[in-house]
Amino acid sequence: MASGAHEKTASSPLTPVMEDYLEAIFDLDQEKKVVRVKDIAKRLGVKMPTVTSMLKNLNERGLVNYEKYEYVELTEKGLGVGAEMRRRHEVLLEFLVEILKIDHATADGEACKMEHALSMTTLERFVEFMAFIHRCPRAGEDWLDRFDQFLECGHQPEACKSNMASFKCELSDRISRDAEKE
Amino acid sequence: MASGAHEKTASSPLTPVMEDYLEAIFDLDQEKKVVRVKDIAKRLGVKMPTVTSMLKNLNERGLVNYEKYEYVELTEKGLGVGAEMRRRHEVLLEFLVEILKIDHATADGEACKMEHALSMTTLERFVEFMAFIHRCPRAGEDWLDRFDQFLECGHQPEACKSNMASFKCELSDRISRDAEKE
DNA sequence: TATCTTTGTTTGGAGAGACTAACAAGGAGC
DNA sequence: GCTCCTTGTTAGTCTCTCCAAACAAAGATA
Repeated sequence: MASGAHEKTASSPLTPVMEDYLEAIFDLDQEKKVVRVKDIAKRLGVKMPTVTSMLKNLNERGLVNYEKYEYVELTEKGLGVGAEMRRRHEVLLEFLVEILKIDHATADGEACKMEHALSMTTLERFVEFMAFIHRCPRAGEDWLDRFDQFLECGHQPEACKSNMASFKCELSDRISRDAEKE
Repeated sequence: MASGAHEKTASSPLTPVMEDYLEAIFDLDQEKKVVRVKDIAKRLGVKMPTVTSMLKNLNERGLVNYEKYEYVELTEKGLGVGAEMRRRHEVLLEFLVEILKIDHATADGEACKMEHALSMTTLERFVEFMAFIHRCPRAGEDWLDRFDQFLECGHQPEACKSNMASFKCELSDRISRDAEKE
């Protein structure tokens, strides 16, 4: 133990990628009780050498305790970040699945990207929004059913599609390719 | 005109950064009628040499027409992407400002990151969601007022804050630093 | 103990996106 | 025409995240 004397590169803010690693480690720690390089690599869709070098980096920043060939542990600091990323992920996933009715797999991937884009305030606002929808008398569970119905019948999503034609060729490649990784 | 014979690197999907450049050029084109390297740089919070090299890249991909020292023009393809990014930006901004009541400046920055994270389906779902909120009899404008009230009085956001303590030191740096750029 | 397989590390390198410093064009003003 | 300032480009570098190839340790199995 003793998250001790290193903290060399405590400077410069964390990148989104670092946050992803910490979230992955946090998850694996709960699921498996020993965290292996191989498992981190698999979860993030990355090769093992990439993980090794990131672990060195996170170690220098005092976010994980990492010694060659040994199991990875989050420090207190790293655990704070990992847990927060997890929380963000869950909030956003819930919103995408329950409110917007996105399928779970897609929503999971998109939550993973959104979680780096939002400020604390906005994230909290999402939380409050979900609470409101579930708890407010006139906007409670039956409100969700109503939105369901709306999705199924009440509109024509044909407009705007000419605009999208050229865009789709360019963009949907990337989005689906990114999705495969997760 | 004639979006012609180049299209060298039409391969490999667009990166989020490229999408940002195309959106910026799209905007400037509407605002100013001549698009200058300097203005793109300013809008994206980047230096001019960075813009020059990206323009070469986008030119090879057939997304802009670009000749040294001359004004930048979007090709048809580039215009499609630019317009779509603009649309995404507006949809998300509207959601963040009108529903989640985020202040405009923050929302603008966050929309800019979110717009790369979402699939076409999810984006469309956001559009439908906004339409529902505005049009459905029982979830119309007064529903928004109700959420407003909810935000002001009905809950205690004190929980979860211990978790955030260590996280904030690490993370809020990056988020506010990123925000300064925009 | 010797060997084989799995796991992890090192090394070297690639590509995206950014920067600084130095140089080049284009337009004012005289 | 000749300076000067703004704008744009080139060249060289840096950091981040990733990879493949080669090597090294740990663990299983005979």
